[in-house]
Amino acid sequence: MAVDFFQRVYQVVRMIPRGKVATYSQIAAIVSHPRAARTVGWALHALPDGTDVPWQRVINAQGTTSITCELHDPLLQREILEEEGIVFDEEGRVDLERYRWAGLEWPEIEALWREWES
DNA sequence: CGTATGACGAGCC
DNA sequence: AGGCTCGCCATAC
Repeated sequence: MAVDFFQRVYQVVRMIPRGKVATYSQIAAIVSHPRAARTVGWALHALPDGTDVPWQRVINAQGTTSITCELHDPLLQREILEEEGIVFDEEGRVDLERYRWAGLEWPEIEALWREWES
């Protein structure tokens, strides 16, 4: 691949604006790996603390957070998103109809990336 | 190179 | 609703 899969994921996630969210499968589709949602989750899991990638804006298709590993605080994601203005309902879900990032196609993102590099 | 491992998702009770 | 399986696929080992 011209660009590492994880780097593609990070690049796309960095484009999600404050106040919006995307799903793992949505990110996977944008980087042209429509069935690699799990791997997207792993890519975010692998991020270091203090990263500039807004990992908290990626949630699952149910509209809930799904951090299970013991290394990370399972409540942190929701707290950050609420600070960004995302509202969770009484069942801990966000309204994807309302908050889902419209997204872009990978060619557009790759083009933008080339601009940034030059 | 074979197996295992998930911050997933869809489907089926 | 809640709890299962299965398929998925880039990495880890």
